Parts: sequence; C-alpha cells; structure tokens
Amino acid sequence: MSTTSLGLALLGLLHKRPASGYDLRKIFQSTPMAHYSSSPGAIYPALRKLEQQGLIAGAVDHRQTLRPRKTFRPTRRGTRTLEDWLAQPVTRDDVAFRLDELLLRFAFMANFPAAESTQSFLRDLARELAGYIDDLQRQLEALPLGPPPHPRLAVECGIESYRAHLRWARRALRHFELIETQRDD
Amino acid sequence: MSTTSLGLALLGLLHKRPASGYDLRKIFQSTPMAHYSSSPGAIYPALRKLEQQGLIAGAVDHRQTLRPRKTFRPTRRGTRTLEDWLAQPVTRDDVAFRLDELLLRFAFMANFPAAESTQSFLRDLARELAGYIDDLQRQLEALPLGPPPHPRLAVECGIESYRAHLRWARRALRHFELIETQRDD
DNA sequence: AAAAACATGTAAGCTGTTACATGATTGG
DNA sequence: CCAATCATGTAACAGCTTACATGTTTTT
Repeated sequence: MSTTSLGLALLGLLHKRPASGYDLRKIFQSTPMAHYSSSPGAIYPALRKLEQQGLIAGAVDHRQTLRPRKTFRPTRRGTRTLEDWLAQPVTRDDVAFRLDELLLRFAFMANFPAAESTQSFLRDLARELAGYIDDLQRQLEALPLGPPPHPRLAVECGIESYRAHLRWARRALRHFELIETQRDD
Repeated sequence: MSTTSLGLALLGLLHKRPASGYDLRKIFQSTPMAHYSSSPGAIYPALRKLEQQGLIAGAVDHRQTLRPRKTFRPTRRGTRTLEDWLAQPVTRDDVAFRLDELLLRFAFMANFPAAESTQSFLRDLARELAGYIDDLQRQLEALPLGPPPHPRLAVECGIESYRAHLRWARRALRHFELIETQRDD
C-alpha cells in the first residue's frame, strides 16, 4: 500500500510538471536527482503502481505521432499524499539514515510556497542534526585512541559532514526569515 | 558471482575478528556501521553465500552448549578478495553515489597496516572529490536564480557536504604523512 | 516455573538491476 | 534506405524487509 521513496520522487516531479516515463528517466539521469535509479525496470513499474493507487493519472497523446506518448500528472489524492509526505516530522532516523530523502523533500517544498512549512522543516532538521552530532561525538569518545587512527578518523568524517549540513540548515533558515521580514515591509 | 556491498562489509569485520552471525548483527546495530541492515534475513543468507563462494569458513563451537554456535572467519581467498576491494581505484561514481562505501573501505584499511595504500587512497579520494565539487558547482550555475530558492539551496547543501569531506581527506592525509616522517626519525 | 533475552534461522513478497525486445522517428 | 536514437516497455533474477518459527540460556 505505502508509497516508496522512488514513488514519492516521481510524484514530486510530476507535481512540478506533468511528464512521461521517458522524461522522468532523463531527469534522473541529468540532474542532481541522479541518486535515484533511471532504469526503465524501476520507473515504469513504479508509475503503473502509482496509477493503480490512484495517485497519478496518465493521458495518451495521439496528436501527430503514431506511437502514443503517455503523460502522467498527479490526481488530487496524489497531491495530498505528496503534501502529507512533505509535512512529516523530521526524525532522528531520517537524519541518520535518509538524509538524501530529507533534501529531496526540501527541494519539493519549492512547489508549495503557501506553507510556512519550509521554515519549520529547517528548524526541526537543525535540531535533529545537532542531536545526532552529539550522538556521534559520544561514539567517538568511546573509541580507543589507536593506533590505527582509521576508526576515529572515519567517525570524524561523518561528524564533519553532519556539521556542514547543520551550518547549511541554519543559513537556509536565516535566508527564509530574511525574505519574510522583507515581504512584511 | 560478485560480492555485494554487505558481503564486503561482513568480510571486513570478520577479518578484524572472527564472529558469528549474531555478533555481526550486534555490530551493525550498535556502531556507526548501522547504515548496513542488521536484519537476519539479510545477514544469514549473505554469510551462507560467502561460505559457498569459499570466501569465509564457518566452524561450529560445541563446547559447553547444546546449541551450536557457528563462528566464521575469512579464508585466504576471502582475505585476497578484501584486499582487492580495498585496492580498487577511487572513481567519480564512487564519490557521487557510494561515498559511504568509500568510508567503509578506509576504515577497513586499519587492519592492513603494511600497505601505504591508505595514503594513495586519500590522495585519489581528494582528487575525485574536488572534481565532483566542480561538477556540482557547474550544475548550480546552470540553475535559475529563482525564486523559489529551494533548488539552489539543495545543491549548495550537497556542495558543502562534499567540501567537508574534501577538507577531512586532506587533513587525514597530512596526519598519515606526519606519522610517516616521525617513524623515519 | 515463567518471562525475557539470546541465537539462529526461514518464507513471502516487494523493489530494483540487468538485459533484452519492439516499434517510431530522425539524420546522413 | 540504413543506422542511430527515441520511447516504451518486459522477463529473469538478486537482494532486502517484514514477519514468523524454533530452540536455548539467563533472569526474576
């Protein structure tokens, strides 16, 4: 029943712009979204499943071409599913295991400008990132001082990557807060 | 035929210390290696496959307990497979899609102190990270200036994360170079 | 003695990969 | 017209998740 990560990615793209399976594959190949598979064996079945769930609807283009070209767009239920996903709380597990998916959610919020959800998302994200960094720091302290230095260095790499994400989240939050005060003028 | 990512992770852990399936699951649950699944349905079949490939060998402990406890350790072929993996060149694709796996490789190099491979690994890693950051920068420049700012911010998040990795790799490299000169004294 | 945790596994089902198939359109 | 590329898929298979099964040791 539930919608997979790939399904939500497809739903988000289709909400921005209706597209065919081939269009979507090209997007996955050519943009930073390349982390999702562009293989036909993944995308076409995922589209069919979304259609069966009533989250997207396909319309066939007959104009000017013999070969039909099927263009998909989200149904109202699909849009609601997408909004629900974007509004999910940010958990520690999301931060630890699905950071990419969180960034994807953030990117898709661009198409729902009404909500102030972007700011609360970034606040929650910053809070969970800070908490997870503390966890990692504690794991680091528990490690032997070596040699070899590799285990400590590997954990330090993770910590620094998460710190970079935290700095980014705080900067992005300031950016949106600034925009808001400007708009109030 | 080929060995999966999980298989290599298991092989690396068993090279450090022979262990049973349950031991390995606990490691995956309790350490920064938690990104790999700790589900029995993943680990036990993976161990059996490694055994069938002749990369690990299981020995049954009968002492003091009715229920046998099967402890695995790598065979010579398994150790060679592990070494081959650690010695693989670092590619752009590794950096873009399998950064976690690269970090795992780095961590396992702790158990092969003979090789100076750690340093060449870090040099290659830094080079590929720098190249990939350039790619992302170009993708960023190709994006519209918005609003909404989300797409650009998302790409910037990726860039900053990769920059953090690059700084780490350079620092780690200096660390090993320093150790080497100290040892030469 | 009962409950909890230890330890090892299996089965069903889903997702994604790789490789292939098929016809349509476009460029030389 | 032939080749390449566009566009849409299918089939076989591998791997993982979830849920369950089973017996053992330890704790209460």
